[in-house]
Amino acid sequence: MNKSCFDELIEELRGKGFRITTLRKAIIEELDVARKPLSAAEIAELLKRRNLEPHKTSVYRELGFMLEQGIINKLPFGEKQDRFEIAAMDHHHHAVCQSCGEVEDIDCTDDIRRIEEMLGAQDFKVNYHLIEFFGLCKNCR
Amino acid sequence: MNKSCFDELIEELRGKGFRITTLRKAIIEELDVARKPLSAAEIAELLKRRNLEPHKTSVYRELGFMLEQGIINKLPFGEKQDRFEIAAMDHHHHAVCQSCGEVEDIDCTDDIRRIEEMLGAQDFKVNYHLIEFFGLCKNCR
DNA sequence: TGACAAACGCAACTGAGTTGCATTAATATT
DNA sequence: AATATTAATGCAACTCAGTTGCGTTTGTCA
Repeated sequence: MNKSCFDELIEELRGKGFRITTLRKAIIEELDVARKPLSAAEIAELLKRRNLEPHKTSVYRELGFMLEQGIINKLPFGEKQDRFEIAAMDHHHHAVCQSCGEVEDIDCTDDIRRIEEMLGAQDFKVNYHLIEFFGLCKNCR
Repeated sequence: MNKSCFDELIEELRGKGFRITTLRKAIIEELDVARKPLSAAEIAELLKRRNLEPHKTSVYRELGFMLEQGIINKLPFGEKQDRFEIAAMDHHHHAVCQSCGEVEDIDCTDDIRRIEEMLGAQDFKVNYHLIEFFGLCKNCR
């Protein structure tokens, strides 16, 4: 399993001169602990349990800031709400159930490496990729 | 290249007892001709050029109907708007240059089949996938 | 401790997509 | 061809995730 990236991320932000606020720390920590993509609403709910009740604007602005800084990714899962995950997290891909919304991690590192090698051979330098599978999980099919 | 699926889709719907309306025909035709995923707004715009001006509700309801019937897929590209493509279309994947915007088709069918077989073995039924690579093409790197 | 700007809260807004209901029109029946 | 049936449509009003402008608070550093 992956180890925490909380401390490094905080130091990275502090090093760049950004403030380490209660909200900022709490959101990074929730994403770090959850180890799966969270929606803004889910993050707000988790923060509530720590007696933090930030305005939704602040949550969205913080997520926007973290996206700019490249420390999280926005994942389009086809739900109404966007989901976010820490970018430094081992990059894995997902199988998303269109019925119940359950997200399973999948391991296709070798297959992706093969595709990226092929692109490399064609002189295309891959910076990142977007790879998600959608369908029905074993409980919903 | 792919050939048109317009006639089969119309016959499929007629056979199931659904009405073949002007709007229904026009939307299928636009998706068929476009050969790429279109948003509801783009579809509405294309319809306008044929002097059809359906209410947006009708466009969304028609797309919802086609999704139910399984003749189109909804693709979440992480934009605000959803995109739709004809399900029977065999779709390509792309390597998108972040500098010049050039889009190359890529062939990774075998690799994707391998991943989908693995998911199938885990009782996950894949309906569709989202696979795009972003980076720098040979001219821009 | 005080100054300063980053971060925050609030209210009002935006825009994609949805719902309820009355009307229209595609098909089946006569 | 005229009529009946009901799927499909249009409209108004709504929902809800996410955004914007602006005045206030608070983390950081001198």
